[in-house]
Amino acid sequence: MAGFERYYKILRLFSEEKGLWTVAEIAKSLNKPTSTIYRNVRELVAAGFLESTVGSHFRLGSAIVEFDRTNSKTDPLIRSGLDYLEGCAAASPVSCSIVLARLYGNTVMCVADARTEKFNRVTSYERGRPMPITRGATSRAILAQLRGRRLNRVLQASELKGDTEQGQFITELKEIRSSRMSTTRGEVDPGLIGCAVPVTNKDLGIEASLSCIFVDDDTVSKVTPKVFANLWSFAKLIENQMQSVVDEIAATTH
Amino acid sequence: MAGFERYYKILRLFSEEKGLWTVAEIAKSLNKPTSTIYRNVRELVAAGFLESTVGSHFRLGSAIVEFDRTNSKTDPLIRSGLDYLEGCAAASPVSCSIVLARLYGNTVMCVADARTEKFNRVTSYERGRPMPITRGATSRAILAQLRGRRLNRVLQASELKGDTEQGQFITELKEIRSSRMSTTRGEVDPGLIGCAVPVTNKDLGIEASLSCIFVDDDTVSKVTPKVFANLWSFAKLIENQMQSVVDEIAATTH
DNA sequence: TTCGTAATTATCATATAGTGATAATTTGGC
DNA sequence: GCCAAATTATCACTATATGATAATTACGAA
Repeated sequence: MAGFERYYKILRLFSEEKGLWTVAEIAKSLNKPTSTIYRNVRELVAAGFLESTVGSHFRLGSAIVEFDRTNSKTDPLIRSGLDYLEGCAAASPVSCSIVLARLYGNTVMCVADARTEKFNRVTSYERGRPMPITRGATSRAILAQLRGRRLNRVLQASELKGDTEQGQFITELKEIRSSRMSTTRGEVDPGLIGCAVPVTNKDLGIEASLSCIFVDDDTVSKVTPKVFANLWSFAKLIENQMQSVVDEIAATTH
Repeated sequence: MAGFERYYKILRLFSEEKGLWTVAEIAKSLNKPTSTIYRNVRELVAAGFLESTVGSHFRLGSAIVEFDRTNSKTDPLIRSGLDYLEGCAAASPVSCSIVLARLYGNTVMCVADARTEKFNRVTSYERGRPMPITRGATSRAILAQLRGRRLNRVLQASELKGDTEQGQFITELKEIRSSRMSTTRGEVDPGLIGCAVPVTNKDLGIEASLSCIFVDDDTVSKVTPKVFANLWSFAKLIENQMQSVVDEIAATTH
């Protein structure tokens, strides 16, 4: 184990399911002596990435909250989301959750969201939660923007095994690409519909999507066109704002 | 430079003011050769803590968002905040921002917040933003819980120089400690009042405060008692929920 | 409070892995 | 398809992480 990886592997152990670890547990899990782990944990505590707590346990530290703020203030996609998502939810023709998600490694992750006041369903696309890339409108609207070896790499890492299955999926993606819209019913959360449109900025290397998630009832066929109209208009706003960031950078560099 | 520190120093360069860095800039800032920084940056990119973007710049990466979610799901204080802060704002007798803040090194940092719908003032206590520890009701309600060398260490690092100044401040803190309430007017943000009450859990080593920040007008003297009543009742709820976490841990350990 | 166990830190010889100057390669803008 | 800048690879040299062990500290139970 070397470099940043050794710290990263420790941090990665802390999860929603198991948020508390003792040094002994970490050492056992990583096959390392406790003396080494003590040293590494101490460094992470000093930096605020870990904190010690009751019963000689450790948990994630508040430095993460601080970095999350800096990231939210400086990431063009998140900034756009914070500026527009409330408005997008307010303008939505249906009570819903609005999700701004992006490609994150071989997963898709929501980085900003908003919901109408009345919408109280639990949804899988929570901010910061990596989701499988082949399921749901949110993910497909992102995947549809990828091509060539980039797409292949992601698909290889996915749950889609076999060329036939992947071939059929790629055909679906092409349709999404040309229509700029993706819809799935109950594929991620039962009883919920997802509608998503792509959000891109080539210069920034951002492949993202803007989604509207709402309850699947008999008004769906009537409301869906309005949902997409709303998503398209806000996707455009978000893309424009991201482009203005690119222009700023270009101005600073010269 | 050694251990986690070398990565930490790189990450720390990324701020709200300067969120984009080239390898050359980092190398210059840290007095290191570019070849070394390239290697370190590559590791951070591989882990998702940094991302490359336009113009050979780098910015903070989305792994931070993922860790922030895990932290929010597992930190007892933040969890309590997410569960109760909306309700606290809704029950507030005045349009306001509700802030749950904690001690973070030698600073105070908001880790969760909520605001009433109409309250649209910009406030300094944003989630994830470290604030100086000697100013504002939010900070003082936390400081008032500290004693002995713990308090001294924090005060030494503060802007309060000189024993007289510190002595006077400590007297103030004692009053806050006994009354369990702290109020400041315009000390952090002009035209705004802050009311704060302590939130503690000894077992978890958490020193925090719950604050209500609202506009300073001529209704203040009438509304303040109700503000504190509201804060105290929710502080109690939050403390109870944190204690239940301690009990859970104790149950698991035995 | 004292005791005793577990948790944490310190020590140090050894081996490993980071360093940095340089060269090779890739990338991206005219 | 060219050139300059960005990025990666190479490698001898050290600095530093490692891990077994010992020393210290913290903490819960009598």
